[in-house]
Amino acid sequence: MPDTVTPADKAPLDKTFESARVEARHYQAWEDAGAFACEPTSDKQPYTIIMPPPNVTGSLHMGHALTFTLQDVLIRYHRMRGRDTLWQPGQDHAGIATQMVVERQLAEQGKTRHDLGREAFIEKVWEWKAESGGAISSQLRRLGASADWPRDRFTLDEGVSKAVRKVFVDLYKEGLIYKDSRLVNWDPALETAISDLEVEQKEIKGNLWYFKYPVEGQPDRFLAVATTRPETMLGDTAVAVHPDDERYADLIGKHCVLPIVGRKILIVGDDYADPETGSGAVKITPAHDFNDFDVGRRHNLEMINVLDRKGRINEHAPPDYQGLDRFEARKKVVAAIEELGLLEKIEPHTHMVPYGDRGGVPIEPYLTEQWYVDAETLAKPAIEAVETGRTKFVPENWSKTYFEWMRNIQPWCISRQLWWGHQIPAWYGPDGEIFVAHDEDEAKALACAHYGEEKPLERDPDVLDTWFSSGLWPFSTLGWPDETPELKRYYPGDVLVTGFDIIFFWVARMMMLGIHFMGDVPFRHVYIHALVRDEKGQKMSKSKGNIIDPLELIDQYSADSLRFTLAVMAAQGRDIKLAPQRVEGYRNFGTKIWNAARFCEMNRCALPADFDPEGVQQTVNKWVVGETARVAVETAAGIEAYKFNEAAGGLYQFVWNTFCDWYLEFIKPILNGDEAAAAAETRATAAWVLDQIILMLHPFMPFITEELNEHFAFVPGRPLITADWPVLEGLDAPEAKVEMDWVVRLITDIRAVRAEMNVPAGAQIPCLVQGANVETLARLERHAGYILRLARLTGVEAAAEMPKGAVQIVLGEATYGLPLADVIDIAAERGRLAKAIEKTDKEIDGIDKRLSNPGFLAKADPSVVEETREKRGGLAGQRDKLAAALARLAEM
RNA sequence: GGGCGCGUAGCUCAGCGGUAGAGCACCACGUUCACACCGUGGGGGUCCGUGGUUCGAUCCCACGCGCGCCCACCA
Repeated sequence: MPDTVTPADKAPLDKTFESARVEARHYQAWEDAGAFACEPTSDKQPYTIIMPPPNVTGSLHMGHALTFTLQDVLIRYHRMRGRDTLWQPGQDHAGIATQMVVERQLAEQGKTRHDLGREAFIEKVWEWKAESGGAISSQLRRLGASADWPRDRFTLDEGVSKAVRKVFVDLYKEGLIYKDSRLVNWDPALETAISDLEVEQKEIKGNLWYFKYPVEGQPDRFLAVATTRPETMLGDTAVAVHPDDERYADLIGKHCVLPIVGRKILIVGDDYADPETGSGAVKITPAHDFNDFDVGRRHNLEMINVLDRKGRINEHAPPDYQGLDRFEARKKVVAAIEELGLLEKIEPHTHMVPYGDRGGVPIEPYLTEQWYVDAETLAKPAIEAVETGRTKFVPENWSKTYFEWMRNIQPWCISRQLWWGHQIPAWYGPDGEIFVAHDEDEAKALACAHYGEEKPLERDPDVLDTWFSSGLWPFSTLGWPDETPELKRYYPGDVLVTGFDIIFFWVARMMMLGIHFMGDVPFRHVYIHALVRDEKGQKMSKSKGNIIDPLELIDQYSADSLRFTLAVMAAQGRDIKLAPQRVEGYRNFGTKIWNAARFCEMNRCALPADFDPEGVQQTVNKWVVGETARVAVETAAGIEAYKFNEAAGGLYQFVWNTFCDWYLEFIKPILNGDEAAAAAETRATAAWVLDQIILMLHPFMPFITEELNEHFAFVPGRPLITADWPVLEGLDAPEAKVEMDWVVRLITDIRAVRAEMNVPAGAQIPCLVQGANVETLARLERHAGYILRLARLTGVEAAAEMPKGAVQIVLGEATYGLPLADVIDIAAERGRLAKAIEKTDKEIDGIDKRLSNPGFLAKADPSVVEETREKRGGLAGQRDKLAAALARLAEM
């Protein structure tokens, strides 16, 4: 076998791996080479991941680091498997979040967006985006994300916007988008409607105020009602009691006089009133409470809106209250009621208060006209797609969450009273007639046809919920509605990788819209990953100050370390508690690989072009080749099953234990020995294994592996990123494995005894073997090189009788003795052997119990019974030898 | 009120029908010609509790206890 050597003109590997120095260079080289680009015209099978578009305001946090690491692992792996990979990147305009950022800047100058006007404001936001937006894409590059950057999309791009308009128009025409006047969740801070999902329930310690409403025409008779929001009483238009509640039966149909306001309000009988709760009577404010709204509809009650857009009391309330903030009004109402002697009591009351997740203030149910999507209709096929397995959740359990929500889905409010976003493509005629169209010209034409003449039109000022455009992402990014080759090729995607927190927001919407417009699901798998928490298991948040910045970890420990840490901790169904110390640990793993590589280099390990791993002769080489093949299969299986922890963990163990701790140690004597052929084969094998490690680790640790690939060039001119993933078949070497496992065991046992007997680590001692069979003697002979070196022995010699004063080890049929007469502590040795016997006895007892159980013999699998018998035989033999060893000791 | 998940070595977690594993931490030893970001060895566990299914349970089932999370309109 030719003995290739690292070219002499090449400087050897640095003593340590300096990640910072190479990361940017390799990334640049990949990008320059177009290595991340999809190949729409190739004949490869496509593999697609649509990247969940981070907010344009975002900067890389740990959750991003996790999700994008896992996606990159999948992409890099499949790229190496010869797939035409598309990782479609993009960013989300994030309506509310982005608008808030710019509004905050304006506020610093004492201005509001209204001072600028819509057009100027939007221009300002675009300016902001150009300057500060999109920081995340350079941060993703630092993480090593191999996305197809030239295909980068923004949700407000013209192409995507065109898709948004078309979807709106089509759904409108189909009757699946409509305008409706009903209660919405209104955010008084942002002055916009928000969807149910954007409401966060917070537990608040408040009060329950009990008011007495005088019954009309019956002095001294009152109806007691309770409320957590006293100010809403200004909009009360009824009091409800249960129709079967005898206490109030005579009052149904009569009226109360609403205190402060003086309005006559109806007393209605309605099931909604629970006789068991409070007084059994409940005030009804149809315009400011979801339940009351329904009651109001049932009884045709007047709906009086008493709030304005900012949450202040409006002109429908008595003059004293007008213009007051809702919380000011609350105090004033309570004071007034008390003054009127109508305040029955105040109870402290802890309850859930809805907050806007962006605005951060309590939302108000508010009566407005908004645009809605008929989600119930769209949900049906989306539910079915998961039921029939066309889209599968991983872990499967999340489909329950999905079903739960989809089966109870509410109309989706898609209009927002914001400026930043896709303006709704609806125009209004002078009489309020609605013209939904792709553009203004079309709207004008429609209006003209409708009115028979040209009329001035006004466009709907509202914009669409950000998730509306996100919901189209799997096909809008591929060119839809145009029939592009990319659309045809890369839809549906293979997998969506995301967190559980946006199953409703996003996954559900993509499913609904994807199926509706593309006729097929948007992705085959939905892999739901964990949440990254801090080391104490707390959610990371700015307010807790426990945020770990992934970029800092990259600076400190390298991108590879962070990636590997996240991957190895990404077990399904469990959150990741991340301690920076863990990243340090996996940085050490990188260093370990580096040093192993240096060892190979120093020993002139190189990969001959014609190297055939199947043809190796040395047992140790057969063994390591077989182990490499095994880990290659396991790693691939792990990645394909989204068990990243198993894939990465298996590699970790293989590299550190099998390759570094054992294989490299085994081969040292061979490399320095005088058998040239064996040495040459071993050098080649070591290089080959190192090369497989570089390949297999690449999806997880792209930078260090690229550096090593470039340095060694085991396969000259091979770009690692598109190299073939190791598919290693027919390399199993069961016999070599049995043999090497035995060697490992013998060395480990001898080392343990040495340590226990306090034999100086450096001391070389002889070893005697007694009772060994021919095979064992042959093995000892064959592997003497490793055994002597790693167990620090001067030699192993067969002996008919074990001499007195030897520390004895039982392994298989043989007993090994280390003659340590002068250092041996008889008592300690006796204790050690006795303990070993005790342990064996205990195990034998357990097995006997099983074997003497008729049920076990009758019902257990015969192979299990057979195994158990064999195990007992082995243990019994071991026990006898240990007993013999103890007996010999007694003679001393 | 519904739903989901978790409780295994000091810590973080694998395992998920044949009486327990890893990493980190800890202790001892070690300047062996890749690596102290290292090597070798070691200690450490009623696998939350109680029942049940089974020849056999950490693993399956039921209940309980404790801890998370999600959804939900109780005045």
